[in-house]
Amino acid sequence: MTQLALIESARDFNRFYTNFLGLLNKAYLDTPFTLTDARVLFEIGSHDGVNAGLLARDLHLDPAYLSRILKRFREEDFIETSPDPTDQRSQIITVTGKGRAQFEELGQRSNAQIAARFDTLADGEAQAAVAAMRTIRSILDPQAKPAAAIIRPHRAGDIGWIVQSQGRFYAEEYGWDLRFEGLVAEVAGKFLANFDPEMEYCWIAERGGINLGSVLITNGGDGVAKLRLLYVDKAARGLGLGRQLVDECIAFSRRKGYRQISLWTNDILHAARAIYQKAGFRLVSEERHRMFGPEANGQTWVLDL
Amino acid sequence: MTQLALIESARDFNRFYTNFLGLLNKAYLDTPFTLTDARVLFEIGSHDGVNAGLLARDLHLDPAYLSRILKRFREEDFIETSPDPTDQRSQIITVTGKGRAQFEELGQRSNAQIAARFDTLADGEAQAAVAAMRTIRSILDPQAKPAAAIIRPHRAGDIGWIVQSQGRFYAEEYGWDLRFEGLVAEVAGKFLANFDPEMEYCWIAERGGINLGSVLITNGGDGVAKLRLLYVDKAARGLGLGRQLVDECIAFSRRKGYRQISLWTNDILHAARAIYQKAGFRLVSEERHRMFGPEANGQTWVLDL
DNA sequence: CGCTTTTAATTGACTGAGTCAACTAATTTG
DNA sequence: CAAATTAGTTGACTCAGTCAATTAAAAGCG
Repeated sequence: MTQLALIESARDFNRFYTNFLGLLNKAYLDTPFTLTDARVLFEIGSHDGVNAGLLARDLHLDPAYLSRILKRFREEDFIETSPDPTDQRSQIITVTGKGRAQFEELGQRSNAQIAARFDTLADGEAQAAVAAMRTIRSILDPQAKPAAAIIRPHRAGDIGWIVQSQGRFYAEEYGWDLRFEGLVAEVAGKFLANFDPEMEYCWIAERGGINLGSVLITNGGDGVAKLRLLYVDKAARGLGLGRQLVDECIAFSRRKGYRQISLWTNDILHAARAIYQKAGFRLVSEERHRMFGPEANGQTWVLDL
Repeated sequence: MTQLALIESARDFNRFYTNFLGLLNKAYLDTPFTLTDARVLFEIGSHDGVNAGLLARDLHLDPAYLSRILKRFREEDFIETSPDPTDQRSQIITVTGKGRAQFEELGQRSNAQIAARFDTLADGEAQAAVAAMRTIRSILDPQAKPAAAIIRPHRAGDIGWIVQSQGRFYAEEYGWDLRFEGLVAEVAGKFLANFDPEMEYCWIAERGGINLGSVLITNGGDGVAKLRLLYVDKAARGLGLGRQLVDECIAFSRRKGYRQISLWTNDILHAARAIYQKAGFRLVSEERHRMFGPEANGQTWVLDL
């Protein structure tokens, strides 16, 4: 559950933007089009050759309603429809010259409306607003998420991110208290303070500048590599990132001549456990503890390299 | 005239967000309210005592239409109206208990809707989206009263946030290496691990669910409180948050019977230095160091309570 | 293959959200 | 103090949007 203050902020913005869009959409007032008409015409104009079903789904319109709009457009000679040769039920929609003219006219109007608003802004403000819009879109639009997750070494801020995300996650999910976050911070802090680039490493999984996961290898001495702080954000589960991170650890440890990897985890973390098992780790010891409030089952796993 | 590409991007976002809001507003589907009803009820609920004219202007509604909505609300016993004593034409609108219950119910629904969407996002993504929303709003909404920043005690994730934001900031701004972030993590980790709620405290400055600043007081022994990790995010400088955080520290330390506050900082941090000076701290020692890469001037300041 | 089920698009039959103009009553203007 | 303006209400209407039923093609299935 996301924190309430964030949600309230988002709602607040939505109210504001509902209003704002309402104003912008007055642009259609002195045209023969409603907002919905305009949306449909725009969608057809920019994706020539769509069919009605797709249109209805994309714009979340009632098929019956859409059908009537299209009928009107056909009568007005804005569009033409022809049955899809591969599916005779489906109609392929194309814009006529007249329709395209209308489409462009609407675009002009819409642009003018926004330009008028933007022209009242200081230099750079419009840029900043549009950049922010892109940010929102890339996050909220499921179709606009082509950015692939990458795995890279840590840099400034990443260790803090690890502390923050783990601290928050275990508190929310398992009710662990802040001592856990404290432990993570100490472990992570020591890692940085005594960082030995020859024998230690930190991997961060990231997508579009947003961190999604992490893991690190520290030198436990005696030829033992310690795998620590494996974490994958809830938004990125099921992409195989956890597995990839662990694989990086194993490959690195082999390369560096460690003879064993050891790790400490808790039995409630089923997904992590599955990854370790699959990678060949074996459970060597287990003990109940209440280090962070609720009772938990600490486990030590090792992998001989 | 703003450049076309910017405008097109904004339009693109508007189309996307029109769609997005359309989906969110399905939340009202199984209530007796339309979106407009909900907007009106919300506006009344959060600005008790408005009049119809103001409402119509703020929400850009037809006065006739609004009048009918209000009539219905009056009949349903959600609101009461009484003539404004200073202008007998005008009606002052107040919510009844029943109305307030509805208002809160709608709020819940709306929150749940957004929470559901946010729960599919990475932690940082939701934050980034809301931050971007705030950016847009502050630019496009002329009367955007930026949500007030609050100062609150720390909770899960906050200590990690401190590490992250300081680590990133000092690296970007002053080129300090990761040992600095390591030090912060260790300090912060120890604070949590050995937290003494009687004599220690952490303050977080937050606005709309987004952290903006922090400071903590740890027990240095011998009646000395240590002020550590004062930080205010770039986005919130100049609001007096730094001063407020330090004031909290001083008041807390007095209350708890400390005889002195001591802190360690670096001379390049001019804004912080000004705050300390103004609060009555005095510089007691200074030494050059290269703890984090570039040469820097460490300073110790104390305040006798 | 034939039978049922699903899917694309359309049509019939409504309804109620939102608009526009006219009106009352209080207030402001000149 | 008459004329103009403003706050709010009511009458009359329309058309955007909904829901259920229908047709026809395609897909699923034993």
